[in-house]
Amino acid sequence: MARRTAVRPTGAELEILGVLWERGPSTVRDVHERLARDRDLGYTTVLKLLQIMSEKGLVRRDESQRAHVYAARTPAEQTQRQLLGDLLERAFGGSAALLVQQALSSRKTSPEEISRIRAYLDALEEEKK
Amino acid sequence: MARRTAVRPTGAELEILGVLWERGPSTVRDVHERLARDRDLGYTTVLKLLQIMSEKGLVRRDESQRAHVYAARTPAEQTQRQLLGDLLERAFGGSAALLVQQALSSRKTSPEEISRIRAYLDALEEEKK
DNA sequence: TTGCCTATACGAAAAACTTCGTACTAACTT
DNA sequence: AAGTTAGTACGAAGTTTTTCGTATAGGCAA
Repeated sequence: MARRTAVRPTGAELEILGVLWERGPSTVRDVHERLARDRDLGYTTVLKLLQIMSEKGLVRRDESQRAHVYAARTPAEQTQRQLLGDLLERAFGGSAALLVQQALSSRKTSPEEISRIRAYLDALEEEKK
Repeated sequence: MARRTAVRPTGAELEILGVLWERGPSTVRDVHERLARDRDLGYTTVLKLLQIMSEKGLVRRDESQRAHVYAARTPAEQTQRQLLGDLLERAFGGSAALLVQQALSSRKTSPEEISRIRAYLDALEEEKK
């Protein structure tokens, strides 16, 4: 029986998922090295977190090698959508337009990004027809 | 001395802010009634949270009435931008276009919303000139 | 004035999240 | 074979967040 509500990664877990999405399947060492570049963090902390994430089903673990290899179980896009959906509900009262507007105003968006977004809107409307 | 990093509302706090943004200044009872519609939650839990938020500076408290009246201290837009900025960094590697795209694909977006977004893009580009 | 209703205050338990130390083990090295 | 290195397992402390029970007190109605 599948879980009713998807497992939401916590902050630290999301950080780790970020590394896995970026690097692909990685060992604890890989992940630790990457994160330790930015902040102070013990090796076993990362290990423990990955073990927990494995239990929760956030990552898949390949134990065939001595150093286990972990991989994100769900693609970045899916998790991103989920987190956004959460935020949309919790902070934007469900209005996607409002969210998008805030997202765009919060930082200088390059012309390239703007046209990419336009293209996407076109595609969306096309689809609707 | 102002705080270096803005106070980020936690999950439950955000939920309360949502109510305050929607309803405007409210009593504990008001907030509790609204939240209890969706989930099981004690009255004193909301009270305590509001007291904490008051200490943190997330809400302003008017004690002139017997039932204190709480109001969000920062407008929705500002907090929304902050949370989005966080999410952008933490889950989207900083790409606003990607975030927007995911936001739009996560749910059916009405034609009205789409045109509102287009209008906003236009305004953005106009501004750039 | 007595009692009830509706508030706030506050401590503290409970739950969730983060962090790390220590123990143990397999695999190399010498 | 013994020592060293690089890994996992796991308990548990530390922290933050969430939740609520109990104590009090003001205001109002009988």
